[in-house]
Amino acid sequence: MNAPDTRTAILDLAEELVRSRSFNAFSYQDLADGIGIRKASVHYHFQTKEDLGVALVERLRRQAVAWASSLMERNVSPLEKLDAYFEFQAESVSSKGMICPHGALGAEYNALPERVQESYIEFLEQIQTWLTSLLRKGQAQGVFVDNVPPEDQAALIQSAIQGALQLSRASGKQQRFYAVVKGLRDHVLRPAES
Amino acid sequence: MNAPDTRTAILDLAEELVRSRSFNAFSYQDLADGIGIRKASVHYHFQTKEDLGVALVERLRRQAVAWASSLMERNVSPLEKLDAYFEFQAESVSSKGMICPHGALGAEYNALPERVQESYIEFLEQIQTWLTSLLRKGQAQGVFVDNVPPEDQAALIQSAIQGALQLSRASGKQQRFYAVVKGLRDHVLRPAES
DNA sequence: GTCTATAGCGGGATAGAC
DNA sequence: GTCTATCCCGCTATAGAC
Repeated sequence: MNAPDTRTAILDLAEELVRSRSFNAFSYQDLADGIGIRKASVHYHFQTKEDLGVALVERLRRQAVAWASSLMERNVSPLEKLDAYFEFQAESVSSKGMICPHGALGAEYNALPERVQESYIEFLEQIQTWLTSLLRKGQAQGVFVDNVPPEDQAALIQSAIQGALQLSRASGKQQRFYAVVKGLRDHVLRPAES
Repeated sequence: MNAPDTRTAILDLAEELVRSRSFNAFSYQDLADGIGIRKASVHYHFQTKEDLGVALVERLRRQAVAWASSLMERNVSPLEKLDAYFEFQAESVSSKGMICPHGALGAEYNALPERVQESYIEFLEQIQTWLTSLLRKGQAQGVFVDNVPPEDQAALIQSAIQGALQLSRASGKQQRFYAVVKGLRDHVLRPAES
């Protein structure tokens, strides 16, 4: 896991710092110290912080696509896929006070360099699109409630997950995150007919 | 509305900047420029940025309590009170790219000065407590679904509102916020018996 | 690809005059 | 209560040796 090459090590640490402290609250010095090199060497790999931000968000986007694609290939129900998404996000809860990347960047959106903003929007839309298609499938198969547009369900899920990670980190109450997941599950799950 | 005194003007502008750019992405220079005074004068009112942060969050907390109290005194249904809360948050959506204060501060929680973190937690808990008691009343009156602890409903609502403001700002799609509110409403509202 | 050294700026903060 | 002036620090970024 640890640093096949310096460039990757920088991106890994940058991701950790963004998710724990935010983009504007870490420095090249932090990266250099954490990796054991000098500031100037970090600039060799990413000339400006904007470049670094773009590279990071692009990587996040590609990883998300890859994760989602491999999940979609598995022959499991939409509900199991949704649960896999929840579990993926839940990993943040227990790790070093990190929140999800889109939550971290979303809150300081106006203070991000321009090109980072642009990459970020694409990243967001990709998650949104994937979630929507998953929910649509679930509706079509009759396991999810279908009196609501899947886009709207997706927006609720993404918003709540993002907010819940932030809330449970600050409050120190991890169960709040799980309570939210449970609520979201109930919300999309078609109630058993009686 | 505009500046009864300098101290208030500073707090007003600081709140706007926190909600649009985040706490660590504005400076005393920004405050001074926006108000038309000098940096040193800002330091006269709030010696350190930590002091300013604490004062701001304390004010937000008091305002939230006052707002909630006056709402609770009105003789309207729990649903109307919940809707009033949604409408209050919705004001952010249309104003200058601002998100709610707890969302802005929550995402950079680990990068906040210590005493600001502490004030922030109290602020959060107060909102949470108020929302919970409102939801409990709604359950007791039979207008909200009651197969879920009101604490959990409150966590979902607060998380989703906070996340939805961030999401709709970055995506530029205000309707995503309203879609989330609609979803939350459906989620707590007891379905009409058939 | 990593280093030392440094430029240049903006940040938070203080001293002391008015 | 606001000002000018200044300090010191950490930040992003670059030049140039190894």
